[in-house]
Amino acid sequence: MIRVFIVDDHPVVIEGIHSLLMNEKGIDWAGHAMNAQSCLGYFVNNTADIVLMDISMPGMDGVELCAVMKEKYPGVYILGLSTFNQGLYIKKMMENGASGYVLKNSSKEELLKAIHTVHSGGVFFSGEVGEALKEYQKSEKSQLPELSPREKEILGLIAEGYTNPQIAEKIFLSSFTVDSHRKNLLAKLNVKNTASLIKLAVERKLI
Amino acid sequence: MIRVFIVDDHPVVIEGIHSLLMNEKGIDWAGHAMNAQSCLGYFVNNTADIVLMDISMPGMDGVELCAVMKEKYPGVYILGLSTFNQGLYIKKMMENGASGYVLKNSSKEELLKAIHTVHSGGVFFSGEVGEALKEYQKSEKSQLPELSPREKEILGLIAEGYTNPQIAEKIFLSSFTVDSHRKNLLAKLNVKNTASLIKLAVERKLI
DNA sequence: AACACCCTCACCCGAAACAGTGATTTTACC
DNA sequence: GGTAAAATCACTGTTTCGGGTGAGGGTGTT
Repeated sequence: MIRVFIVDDHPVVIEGIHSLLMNEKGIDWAGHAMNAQSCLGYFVNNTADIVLMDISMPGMDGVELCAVMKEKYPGVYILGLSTFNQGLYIKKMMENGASGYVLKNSSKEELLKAIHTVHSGGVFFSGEVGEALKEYQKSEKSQLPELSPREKEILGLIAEGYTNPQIAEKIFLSSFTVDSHRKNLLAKLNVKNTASLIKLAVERKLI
Repeated sequence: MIRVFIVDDHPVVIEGIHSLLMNEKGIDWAGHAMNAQSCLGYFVNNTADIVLMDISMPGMDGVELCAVMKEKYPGVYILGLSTFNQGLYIKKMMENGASGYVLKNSSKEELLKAIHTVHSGGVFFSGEVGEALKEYQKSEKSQLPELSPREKEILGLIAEGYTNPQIAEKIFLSSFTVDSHRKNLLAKLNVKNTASLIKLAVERKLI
């Protein structure tokens, strides 16, 4: 039996999912909470295998609650739950330890698939959510200006900790030239110094 | 019908998976390749919905092939395939656009689940692989020395592009002090300069 | 009391980064 | 063949970084 707990501030959603799952074999309805506090309260004396967690709630939101839950009860799998298709929040929840994400308008079949996948240690995204994630990552990248091959190469070397003279020696250039490329990188990516340059580059996977 | 193609340099594996899938309804056996080159050759004139891809192959390995395939045929979903449970490679394949990862000793059911999940745009990990990924990320973090609260704070400000004097003004310290913390960060994390410091910090999610 | 850390501040000095400006050559494309 | 972008090199400054070293106060632990 997989014990499922749900946290959502919308009674309609709780009822809807409850009625979807109540007669399902292998699924045990552990209970529900309507905010982060009562969810944490429940887990003091009880437990569950999977928590379906709304992303937007009054007070502490899903992203934070997810982090707290995973910190206290790492064995509990968390499935994000949302009406919207927000790549940014999905990403944040995944970084905070969620095991996947389903839309509230998912079919019964999809919901069950998500629960079983996550329960067996897997990761699940609703199809459309997967798309949203990709879209999000794409738009993130496409806002950046194109870097020339040489610039990318030098950016990589800077990130590895080489100085201008070292890079110059490594790829047979004048250190003046390397410095020019470096300045162009700062200008193109609109950052002030090496620190923010590398931060941007790693986050956007330019290197 | 989901057209499945497999790339693996072990004939036994190809045969094994073929016999598992050959009589499965909804699955169409597109063919196989035993190295990266012939896989790319196949896709010049043919296509498939899902490619099961071995990670370790002579010549170009799965990680590289995955990147090339996703570049040329972004619509083709790629499922990593391995006998081992190597978090590092799993991570790399995911970064290169794979949609999931299954172990070669997976049951027929798990394999089918993986194929269907991925085909509908989802992400799938074999249970044990999911664990390996978590283990890997955990061990990655635990190897790092602990940073003091002050050091973390200053690390964050450096990453945002502030200089020592700016940080000093911002948090009411002497710029000498900020510089001390900065030097301690370099020493503790064993990096040579700001560039590699920030790269490490972002990659390991210290900020 | 001794010890280990953290946080704070200070100075010297050489190396590196950053700003500004300008120039020539190579390459690719129309 | 013109033109745009990339790549190359050069010089002059100022600022920041990074290595080394040392010191004093606070806190918590053994």
